[in-house]
Amino acid sequence: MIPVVSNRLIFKAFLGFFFFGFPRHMGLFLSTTVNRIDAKGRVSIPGPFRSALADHVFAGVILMKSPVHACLEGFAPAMMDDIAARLNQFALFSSEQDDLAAATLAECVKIGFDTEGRIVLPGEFAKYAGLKDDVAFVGLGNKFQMWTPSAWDKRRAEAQKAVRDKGLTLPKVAE
Amino acid sequence: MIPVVSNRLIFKAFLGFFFFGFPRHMGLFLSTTVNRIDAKGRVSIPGPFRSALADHVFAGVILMKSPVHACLEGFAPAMMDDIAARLNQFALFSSEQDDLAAATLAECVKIGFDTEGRIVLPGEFAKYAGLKDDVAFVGLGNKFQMWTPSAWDKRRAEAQKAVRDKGLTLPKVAE
DNA sequence: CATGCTTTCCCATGATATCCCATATAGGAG
DNA sequence: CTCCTATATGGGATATCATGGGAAAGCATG
Repeated sequence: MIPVVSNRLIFKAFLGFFFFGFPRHMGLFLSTTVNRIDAKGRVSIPGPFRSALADHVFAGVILMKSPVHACLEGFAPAMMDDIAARLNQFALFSSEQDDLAAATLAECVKIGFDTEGRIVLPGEFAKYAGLKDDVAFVGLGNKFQMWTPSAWDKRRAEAQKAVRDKGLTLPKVAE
Repeated sequence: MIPVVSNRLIFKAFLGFFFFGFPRHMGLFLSTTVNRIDAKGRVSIPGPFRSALADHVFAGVILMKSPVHACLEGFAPAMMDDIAARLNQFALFSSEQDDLAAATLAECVKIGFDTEGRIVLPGEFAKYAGLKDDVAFVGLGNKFQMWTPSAWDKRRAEAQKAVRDKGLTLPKVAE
Protein backbone atom coordinates (compact mmCIF):
# COMPACT_ATOMS: atom_id res chain seq x y z
CA MET A 1 0.00 0.00 0.00
CA ILE A 2 1.36 3.37 -1.00
CA PRO A 3 1.09 6.28 1.43
CA VAL A 4 -0.80 9.28 0.20
CA VAL A 5 0.30 12.86 -0.05
CA SER A 6 -2.02 13.88 2.76
CA ASN A 7 0.31 12.21 5.21
CA ARG A 8 2.87 14.88 4.58
CA LEU A 9 1.97 16.69 7.76
CA ILE A 10 2.83 13.71 9.89
CA PHE A 11 6.24 13.77 8.40
CA LYS A 12 6.47 17.45 9.03
CA ALA A 13 5.85 16.71 12.67
CA PHE A 14 8.50 14.06 12.64
CA LEU A 15 10.99 16.33 10.99
CA GLY A 16 9.80 19.47 12.67
CA PHE A 17 12.81 19.60 14.86
CA PHE A 18 15.18 19.81 11.94
CA PHE A 19 14.21 23.41 11.62
CA PHE A 20 15.64 23.96 15.04
CA GLY A 21 18.79 22.09 14.25
CA PHE A 22 19.83 18.51 14.90
CA PRO A 23 22.86 16.99 16.57
CA ARG A 24 25.77 18.62 14.77
CA HIS A 25 28.30 15.84 15.08
CA MET A 26 26.56 13.65 12.52
CA GLY A 27 27.96 13.51 9.01
CA LEU A 28 25.88 14.42 6.01
CA PHE A 29 24.30 11.88 3.71
CA LEU A 30 25.29 12.76 0.15
CA SER A 31 24.79 11.38 -3.36
CA THR A 32 22.87 8.42 -4.73
CA THR A 33 24.06 4.80 -4.96
CA VAL A 34 22.35 1.65 -6.14
CA ASN A 35 23.11 -1.57 -4.29
CA ARG A 36 21.85 -5.08 -4.64
CA ILE A 37 19.67 -7.12 -2.27
CA ASP A 38 21.03 -10.67 -2.03
CA ALA A 39 19.14 -13.93 -1.59
CA LYS A 40 19.13 -13.49 2.18
CA GLY A 41 17.60 -10.05 2.00
CA ARG A 42 20.84 -8.25 2.82
CA VAL A 43 21.97 -4.91 1.37
CA SER A 44 25.24 -3.10 1.75
CA ILE A 45 24.86 0.35 3.19
CA PRO A 46 27.00 2.58 0.94
CA GLY A 47 30.37 3.17 2.56
CA PRO A 48 30.03 6.95 2.86
CA PHE A 49 26.64 6.50 4.52
CA ARG A 50 28.16 4.15 7.05
CA SER A 51 30.58 6.85 8.10
CA ALA A 52 27.75 9.34 8.34
CA LEU A 53 25.84 6.87 10.50
CA ALA A 54 28.83 6.27 12.74
CA ASP A 55 27.62 6.16 16.29
CA HIS A 56 29.96 5.25 19.09
CA VAL A 57 27.20 3.46 20.92
CA PHE A 58 25.51 1.40 18.24
CA ALA A 59 26.75 0.36 14.79
CA GLY A 60 23.59 0.45 12.74
CA VAL A 61 20.78 2.51 11.35
CA ILE A 62 17.16 3.43 12.03
CA LEU A 63 14.74 2.73 9.21
CA MET A 64 11.29 4.23 9.04
CA LYS A 65 8.40 3.66 6.68
CA SER A 66 8.12 7.06 5.07
CA PRO A 67 4.84 8.75 5.91
CA VAL A 68 5.14 10.72 2.68
CA HIS A 69 6.48 8.39 0.02
CA ALA A 70 6.62 4.74 -0.96
CA CYS A 71 10.16 4.55 0.36
CA LEU A 72 12.10 4.00 3.55
CA GLU A 73 13.77 6.78 5.49
CA GLY A 74 17.12 6.17 7.15
CA PHE A 75 18.45 7.95 10.21
CA ALA A 76 21.38 7.79 12.56
CA PRO A 77 20.47 6.03 15.81
CA ALA A 78 21.26 9.18 17.80
CA MET A 79 18.29 10.82 16.12
CA MET A 80 15.92 8.54 18.00
CA ASP A 81 17.20 9.71 21.37
CA ASP A 82 16.56 13.26 20.32
CA ILE A 83 13.05 12.43 19.22
CA ALA A 84 12.42 10.59 22.47
CA ALA A 85 13.64 13.58 24.44
CA ARG A 86 11.28 15.82 22.54
CA LEU A 87 8.40 13.43 23.15
CA ASN A 88 9.15 13.48 26.85
CA GLN A 89 8.24 17.13 27.00
CA PHE A 90 4.65 16.04 26.73
CA ALA A 91 2.79 14.53 29.65
CA LEU A 92 2.67 10.78 30.07
CA PHE A 93 -0.60 9.43 28.65
CA SER A 94 -1.32 12.75 26.95
CA SER A 95 -2.85 12.36 23.52
CA GLU A 96 -0.06 14.48 22.06
CA GLN A 97 2.65 12.15 23.30
CA ASP A 98 0.71 9.07 22.33
CA ASP A 99 -0.17 10.28 18.85
CA LEU A 100 3.28 11.57 18.02
CA ALA A 101 5.06 8.51 19.36
CA ALA A 102 2.71 6.24 17.43
CA ALA A 103 3.33 8.18 14.22
CA THR A 104 7.11 8.19 14.63
CA LEU A 105 8.78 5.70 16.98
CA ALA A 106 6.30 2.92 16.27
CA GLU A 107 7.06 3.13 12.55
CA CYS A 108 10.80 2.58 12.97
CA VAL A 109 13.23 -0.31 13.31
CA LYS A 110 16.74 -0.29 14.65
CA ILE A 111 18.98 -2.48 12.50
CA GLY A 112 22.60 -3.36 13.18
CA PHE A 113 25.29 -3.79 10.54
CA ASP A 114 26.81 -7.20 9.99
CA THR A 115 30.58 -7.52 9.89
CA GLU A 116 30.57 -6.40 6.25
CA GLY A 117 28.48 -3.31 6.84
CA ARG A 118 25.26 -4.76 5.51
CA ILE A 119 21.77 -4.85 7.03
CA VAL A 120 18.99 -7.36 6.56
CA LEU A 121 15.88 -5.65 5.29
CA PRO A 122 12.84 -6.68 7.34
CA GLY A 123 10.33 -8.18 4.89
CA GLU A 124 7.62 -5.84 6.05
CA PHE A 125 9.76 -2.81 5.29
CA ALA A 126 10.97 -4.10 1.94
CA LYS A 127 7.40 -4.72 0.90
CA TYR A 128 6.34 -1.26 1.99
CA ALA A 129 8.81 0.35 -0.38
CA GLY A 130 8.46 -2.34 -3.04
CA LEU A 131 12.16 -3.23 -2.75
CA LYS A 132 13.12 -6.39 -4.58
CA ASP A 133 16.53 -6.71 -6.23
CA ASP A 134 18.13 -3.28 -6.28
CA VAL A 135 17.88 -0.40 -3.85
CA ALA A 136 18.69 3.22 -4.59
CA PHE A 137 20.23 4.90 -1.53
CA VAL A 138 19.54 8.60 -1.74
CA GLY A 139 21.52 10.93 0.52
CA LEU A 140 19.50 13.91 1.68
CA GLY A 141 21.73 15.50 4.28
CA ASN A 142 20.41 14.65 7.72
CA LYS A 143 18.74 11.48 6.45
CA PHE A 144 18.69 9.21 3.46
CA GLN A 145 15.97 7.35 1.57
CA MET A 146 15.75 3.90 0.06
CA TRP A 147 13.81 3.54 -3.20
CA THR A 148 13.41 1.06 -5.99
CA PRO A 149 15.57 2.51 -8.78
CA SER A 150 12.58 3.10 -11.04
CA ALA A 151 10.51 4.76 -8.31
CA TRP A 152 13.46 6.97 -7.54
CA ASP A 153 13.74 8.06 -11.16
CA LYS A 154 10.14 9.24 -11.01
CA ARG A 155 10.53 10.94 -7.68
CA ARG A 156 13.72 12.63 -8.81
CA ALA A 157 12.06 14.07 -11.89
CA GLU A 158 9.13 15.17 -9.76
CA ALA A 159 11.40 16.96 -7.30
CA GLN A 160 13.31 18.73 -10.05
CA LYS A 161 10.09 19.80 -11.69
CA ALA A 162 8.78 21.17 -8.41
CA VAL A 163 11.94 23.16 -7.81
CA ARG A 164 11.79 24.64 -11.32
CA ASP A 165 8.06 25.30 -11.45
CA LYS A 166 7.77 26.80 -8.00
CA GLY A 167 11.12 28.49 -8.18
CA LEU A 168 12.18 26.94 -4.90
CA THR A 169 15.42 28.24 -3.42
CA LEU A 170 17.54 27.78 -0.32
CA PRO A 171 17.34 30.88 1.87
CA LYS A 172 20.26 31.95 3.96
CA VAL A 173 20.24 30.74 7.55
CA ALA A 174 18.91 33.44 9.86
CA GLU A 175 21.29 34.36 12.67
CA MET B 1 -17.14 -4.01 28.81
CA ILE B 2 -14.03 -1.98 28.47
CA PRO B 3 -14.11 1.22 30.49
CA VAL B 4 -11.99 3.14 28.03
CA VAL B 5 -14.27 5.96 27.16
CA SER B 6 -15.27 6.83 30.66
CA ASN B 7 -11.72 6.85 31.91
CA ARG B 8 -10.66 9.16 29.15
CA LEU B 9 -12.54 11.97 30.83
CA ILE B 10 -10.73 11.48 34.11
CA PHE B 11 -7.47 11.76 32.30
CA LYS B 12 -8.31 14.71 30.22
CA ALA B 13 -8.85 16.59 33.44
CA PHE B 14 -5.32 15.98 34.53
CA LEU B 15 -3.37 15.85 31.33
CA GLY B 16 -1.44 18.97 32.11
CA PHE B 17 0.43 17.62 35.06
CA PHE B 18 2.63 14.81 33.93
CA PHE B 19 5.77 16.62 32.89
CA PHE B 20 9.34 16.10 31.89
CA GLY B 21 11.77 13.36 31.28
CA PHE B 22 12.24 9.89 32.58
CA PRO B 23 15.41 8.14 33.70
CA ARG B 24 17.67 8.69 30.72
CA HIS B 25 19.61 5.46 31.04
CA MET B 26 16.74 3.25 29.92
CA GLY B 27 16.67 1.90 26.40
CA LEU B 28 14.03 3.10 24.00
CA PHE B 29 11.08 1.05 22.89
CA LEU B 30 11.07 1.20 19.09
CA SER B 31 9.13 -0.37 16.24
CA THR B 32 6.12 -2.64 16.04
CA THR B 33 6.19 -6.45 16.23
CA VAL B 34 3.44 -9.04 16.24
CA ASN B 35 3.89 -12.11 18.43
CA ARG B 36 1.69 -15.07 19.14
CA ILE B 37 -0.05 -16.08 22.37
CA ASP B 38 0.30 -19.83 22.89
CA ALA B 39 -2.16 -22.26 24.43
CA LYS B 40 -0.81 -21.53 27.90
CA GLY B 41 -1.31 -17.80 27.56
CA ARG B 42 2.35 -17.05 27.07
CA VAL B 43 3.80 -14.37 24.75
CA SER B 44 7.38 -13.68 23.83
CA ILE B 45 8.41 -10.14 24.58
CA PRO B 46 10.20 -8.95 21.41
CA GLY B 47 13.98 -9.25 21.84
CA PRO B 48 14.73 -5.54 21.49
CA PHE B 49 12.07 -4.75 24.07
CA ARG B 50 13.65 -7.19 26.50
CA SER B 51 16.93 -5.30 26.27
CA ALA B 52 15.11 -2.01 26.77
CA LEU B 53 13.43 -3.51 29.82
CA ALA B 54 16.71 -4.76 31.22
CA ASP B 55 16.77 -4.02 34.89
CA HIS B 56 19.52 -5.30 37.09
CA VAL B 57 17.10 -5.83 39.93
CA PHE B 58 14.17 -7.56 38.27
CA ALA B 59 13.95 -9.43 34.97
CA GLY B 60 10.45 -8.61 33.88
CA VAL B 61 7.98 -5.95 32.96
CA ILE B 62 5.17 -3.86 34.43
CA LEU B 63 1.86 -4.12 32.60
CA MET B 64 -0.91 -1.59 33.12
CA LYS B 65 -4.46 -1.52 31.85
CA SER B 66 -4.24 1.62 29.78
CA PRO B 67 -6.14 4.51 31.35
CA VAL B 68 -6.84 5.88 27.88
CA HIS B 69 -7.04 3.01 25.39
CA ALA B 70 -8.29 -0.53 25.03
CA CYS B 71 -4.74 -1.81 25.28
CA LEU B 72 -2.07 -2.66 27.81
CA GLU B 73 0.81 -0.34 28.59
CA GLY B 74 4.21 -1.87 29.27
CA PHE B 75 6.93 -0.23 31.34
CA ALA B 76 10.36 -1.01 32.63
CA PRO B 77 10.10 -1.59 36.38
CA ALA B 78 12.24 1.49 36.97
CA MET B 79 9.60 3.63 35.27
CA MET B 80 7.26 3.08 38.20
CA ASP B 81 9.44 5.29 40.36
CA ASP B 82 9.09 7.98 37.76
CA ILE B 83 5.31 7.68 37.78
CA ALA B 84 5.29 7.71 41.58
CA ALA B 85 7.39 10.86 41.55
CA ARG B 86 4.95 12.50 39.18
CA LEU B 87 2.11 11.57 41.51
CA ASN B 88 3.96 13.03 44.47
CA GLN B 89 3.68 16.45 42.91
CA PHE B 90 0.12 16.41 44.20
CA ALA B 91 -0.81 16.83 47.80
CA LEU B 92 -1.27 13.70 49.83
CA PHE B 93 -4.97 12.81 50.00
CA SER B 94 -5.77 15.27 47.23
CA SER B 95 -8.43 13.96 44.90
CA GLU B 96 -6.04 14.39 41.96
CA GLN B 97 -3.41 12.16 43.51
CA ASP B 98 -5.99 9.65 44.58
CA ASP B 99 -7.71 9.48 41.23
CA LEU B 100 -4.54 9.34 39.18
CA ALA B 101 -2.93 6.74 41.39
CA ALA B 102 -6.05 4.62 41.27
CA ALA B 103 -6.20 4.86 37.49
CA THR B 104 -2.51 4.05 37.00
CA LEU B 105 -0.55 2.36 39.76
CA ALA B 106 -3.52 0.37 40.97
CA GLU B 107 -4.01 -1.06 37.49
CA CYS B 108 -0.53 -2.57 37.21
CA VAL B 109 1.01 -6.01 37.53
CA LYS B 110 4.64 -6.91 37.75
CA ILE B 111 5.37 -9.93 35.57
CA GLY B 112 8.64 -11.84 35.37
CA PHE B 113 10.08 -13.44 32.24
CA ASP B 114 10.31 -17.19 31.98
CA THR B 115 13.58 -18.76 30.89
CA GLU B 116 12.77 -18.00 27.24
CA GLY B 117 11.91 -14.36 27.80
CA ARG B 118 8.17 -14.85 27.72
CA ILE B 119 5.49 -13.64 30.10
CA VAL B 120 2.19 -15.20 31.01
CA LEU B 121 -0.62 -12.78 30.28
CA PRO B 122 -3.02 -12.59 33.23
CA GLY B 123 -6.47 -13.45 31.91
CA GLU B 124 -7.95 -10.28 33.29
CA PHE B 125 -5.41 -8.17 31.42
CA ALA B 126 -5.75 -10.10 28.18
CA LYS B 127 -9.50 -9.63 28.33
CA TYR B 128 -9.17 -5.90 28.99
CA ALA B 129 -7.29 -5.43 25.73
CA GLY B 130 -9.19 -8.14 23.88
CA LEU B 131 -5.99 -10.10 23.30
CA LYS B 132 -6.56 -13.56 21.87
CA ASP B 133 -4.09 -15.11 19.44
CA ASP B 134 -1.75 -12.38 18.27
CA VAL B 135 -0.41 -9.35 20.07
CA ALA B 136 1.03 -6.26 18.43
CA PHE B 137 3.86 -4.84 20.55
CA VAL B 138 4.17 -1.15 19.80
CA GLY B 139 7.29 0.73 20.89
CA LEU B 140 6.60 4.29 22.02
CA GLY B 141 9.86 5.39 23.60
CA ASN B 142 9.55 5.24 27.37
CA LYS B 143 6.81 2.64 27.19
CA PHE B 144 5.22 0.20 24.82
CA GLN B 145 1.66 -0.88 24.18
CA MET B 146 0.05 -4.23 23.49
CA TRP B 147 -2.86 -4.31 21.06
CA THR B 148 -4.78 -6.81 19.03
CA PRO B 149 -3.33 -6.38 15.53
CA SER B 150 -6.63 -5.12 14.13
CA ALA B 151 -7.17 -2.65 16.98
CA TRP B 152 -3.66 -1.37 16.43
CA ASP B 153 -4.33 -0.79 12.75
CA LYS B 154 -7.25 1.42 13.73
CA ARG B 155 -5.35 3.21 16.45
CA ARG B 156 -2.40 3.75 14.16
CA ALA B 157 -4.56 5.40 11.53
CA GLU B 158 -6.23 7.46 14.24
CA ALA B 159 -2.88 8.66 15.59
CA GLN B 160 -1.66 9.64 12.13
CA LYS B 161 -4.89 11.48 11.49
CA ALA B 162 -4.59 13.32 14.80
CA VAL B 163 -1.03 14.38 14.02
CA ARG B 164 -2.17 15.59 10.63
CA ASP B 165 -5.36 17.35 11.71
CA LYS B 166 -3.93 19.03 14.77
CA GLY B 167 -0.61 19.78 13.11
CA LEU B 168 1.27 18.26 16.03
CA THR B 169 5.03 18.76 15.99
CA LEU B 170 8.01 17.78 18.08
CA PRO B 171 9.27 20.97 19.66
CA LYS B 172 12.90 21.48 20.46
CA VAL B 173 13.84 20.51 23.99
CA ALA B 174 13.83 23.55 26.25
CA GLU B 175 17.15 24.17 27.99
C1' DC C 1 -2.60 -36.90 51.75
C1' DA C 2 -4.60 -37.60 47.10
C1' DT C 3 -6.68 -34.87 43.27
C1' DG C 4 -6.90 -31.53 39.92
C1' DC C 5 -5.32 -27.10 38.34
C1' DT C 6 -1.94 -23.76 37.44
C1' DT C 7 2.69 -22.11 37.10
C1' DT C 8 7.42 -22.75 36.04
C1' DC C 9 11.21 -25.06 33.97
C1' DC C 10 13.43 -27.47 30.27
C1' DC C 11 14.12 -29.09 25.72
C1' DA C 12 13.05 -29.41 20.55
C1' DT C 13 12.21 -27.15 16.32
C1' DG C 14 12.12 -24.02 12.45
C1' DA C 15 12.92 -19.48 10.98
C1' DT C 16 15.77 -15.79 11.03
C1' DA C 17 19.85 -13.28 11.94
C1' DT C 18 24.86 -13.12 12.47
C1' DC C 19 29.51 -14.52 11.78
C1' DC C 20 33.22 -15.74 8.92
C1' DC C 21 35.50 -16.61 4.79
C1' DA C 22 36.01 -16.02 -0.26
C1' DT C 23 35.86 -13.34 -4.36
C1' DA C 24 35.46 -9.26 -7.31
C1' DT C 25 36.15 -4.54 -8.34
C1' DA C 26 37.74 0.24 -7.98
C1' DG C 27 40.99 3.68 -6.46
C1' DG C 28 45.35 5.22 -4.47
C1' DA C 29 50.07 4.89 -3.46
C1' DG C 30 54.46 3.72 -4.61
C1' DC D 1 51.98 -1.04 -13.84
C1' DT D 2 51.51 -3.48 -9.59
C1' DC D 3 50.49 -3.82 -4.84
C1' DC D 4 47.32 -2.49 -1.25
C1' DT D 5 43.10 -1.18 0.82
C1' DA D 6 38.12 -0.35 1.08
C1' DT D 7 33.95 -1.68 -0.68
C1' DA D 8 30.35 -4.77 -2.64
C1' DT D 9 28.59 -9.32 -3.00
C1' DG D 10 27.98 -14.43 -2.46
C1' DG D 11 27.54 -18.49 0.36
C1' DG D 12 28.34 -21.95 4.16
C1' DA D 13 28.31 -22.49 9.09
C1' DT D 14 26.52 -20.85 13.64
C1' DA D 15 23.93 -18.48 16.97
C1' DT D 16 19.67 -16.37 18.44
C1' DC D 17 14.78 -15.90 18.72
C1' DA D 18 9.88 -17.13 18.64
C1' DT D 19 7.11 -20.96 19.49
C1' DG D 20 5.21 -25.41 20.95
C1' DG D 21 4.87 -29.18 24.30
C1' DG D 22 6.26 -32.31 27.93
C1' DA D 23 7.65 -32.78 32.64
C1' DA D 24 8.16 -31.14 37.25
C1' DA D 25 6.80 -28.07 40.96
C1' DG D 26 3.53 -25.36 43.63
C1' DC D 27 -1.09 -24.83 45.74
C1' DA D 28 -5.68 -25.02 46.82
C1' DT D 29 -9.62 -28.28 47.67
C1' DG D 30 -11.89 -32.03 49.45
